[in-house]
Amino acid sequence: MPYRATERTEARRTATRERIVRAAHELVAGGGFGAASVAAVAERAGVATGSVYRHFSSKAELFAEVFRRAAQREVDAVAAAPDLASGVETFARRALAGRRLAWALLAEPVDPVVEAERLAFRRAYRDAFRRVVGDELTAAALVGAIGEVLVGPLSPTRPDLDEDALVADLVALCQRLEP
Amino acid sequence: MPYRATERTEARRTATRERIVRAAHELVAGGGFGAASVAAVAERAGVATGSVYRHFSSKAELFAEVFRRAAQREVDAVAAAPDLASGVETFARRALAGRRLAWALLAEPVDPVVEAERLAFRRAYRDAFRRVVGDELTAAALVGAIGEVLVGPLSPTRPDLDEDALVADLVALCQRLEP
DNA sequence: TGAAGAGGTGAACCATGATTCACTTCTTCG
DNA sequence: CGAAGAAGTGAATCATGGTTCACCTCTTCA
Repeated sequence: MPYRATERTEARRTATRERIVRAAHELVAGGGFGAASVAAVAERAGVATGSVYRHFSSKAELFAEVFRRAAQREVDAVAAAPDLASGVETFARRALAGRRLAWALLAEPVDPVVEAERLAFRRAYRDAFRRVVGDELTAAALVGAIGEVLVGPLSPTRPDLDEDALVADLVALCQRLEP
Repeated sequence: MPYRATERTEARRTATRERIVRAAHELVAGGGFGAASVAAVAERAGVATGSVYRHFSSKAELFAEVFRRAAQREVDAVAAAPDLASGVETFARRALAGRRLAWALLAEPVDPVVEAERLAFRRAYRDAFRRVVGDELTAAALVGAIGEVLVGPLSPTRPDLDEDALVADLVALCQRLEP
């Protein structure tokens, strides 16, 4: 048997895969999913377009993974918050710090396969909030309310936006939702 | 001058245009924007694909108009409500009655040109709610909260859904948001 | 070294669906 | 009627961008 995968080979393979995922993530964070064609991802990762398909069976699968990872990071941050106020604040601050990414995760039109990830993502947020506020419907409303408030100021980037004031208002508003 | 547009001709032209818009609306209401190709619209309207382009310079423009009209109807209904509770109830009942259309208006991935109409649509809702609750941010949060709560139960159609209970809960929840 | 298996390449391919356009049909009115 | 101007037709065209694949290079190990 003249060939068998070795640790080093395996590591290299993983590294390339990782480079592709990271390149895709960066493109999404910079310009949303729309700016991330397979060709662009490959170029940024320093591989040929065809190579992307050595690691992912389709574009949708690649971006589903990108979405999943980015979303997980956000949800983890929110889930670690001890109470509603800090959860809302975490959500908002992170979204405002990476607006394009937030928009991509919350609202950008995407392929159905990726949309499925988004559903899971929102559900995860809901669950995180439900642990704090108890009620399912309230948790869903929180996710919607925060998203809408943030995506509004998000899309047409306003440099004159007072983030601290916005966050404070948003927290106050969300606290009113608590049953 | 051997030819000049006459009233009857004009009316016929308008009628055809109207048939096209209506056909497009029906397709959207039945299966979202995704189900509405130009060919499908033309067939349903009883004209050739090319004829669609005698009335609209592009698919996006046609669907922008379809969106605008449908959205206007929804916003008008909500804006006519005398107080927050009835506004929320109107919003919810109408969405639940035409789920596919509500999904298309609220959440379906669409072309950027149509997305612009959606922004205007949400702004219109915000304005309608602001007239009742006063605060801008609260109004935005209401739109987001209602949308999220409705699009959740919306997408995987649950036949066992108790609409009255859902609407009652949603109204109660939204009233907590009032400053 | 060399056979075998795996990763890498990128130009060609293909699917989808909007858009065009040469042509036909209808309307108007001198 | 018949010339002129519109509206209507639908098959052909085009644009986009994901996907494939024949070929190449690299790695492993007898």
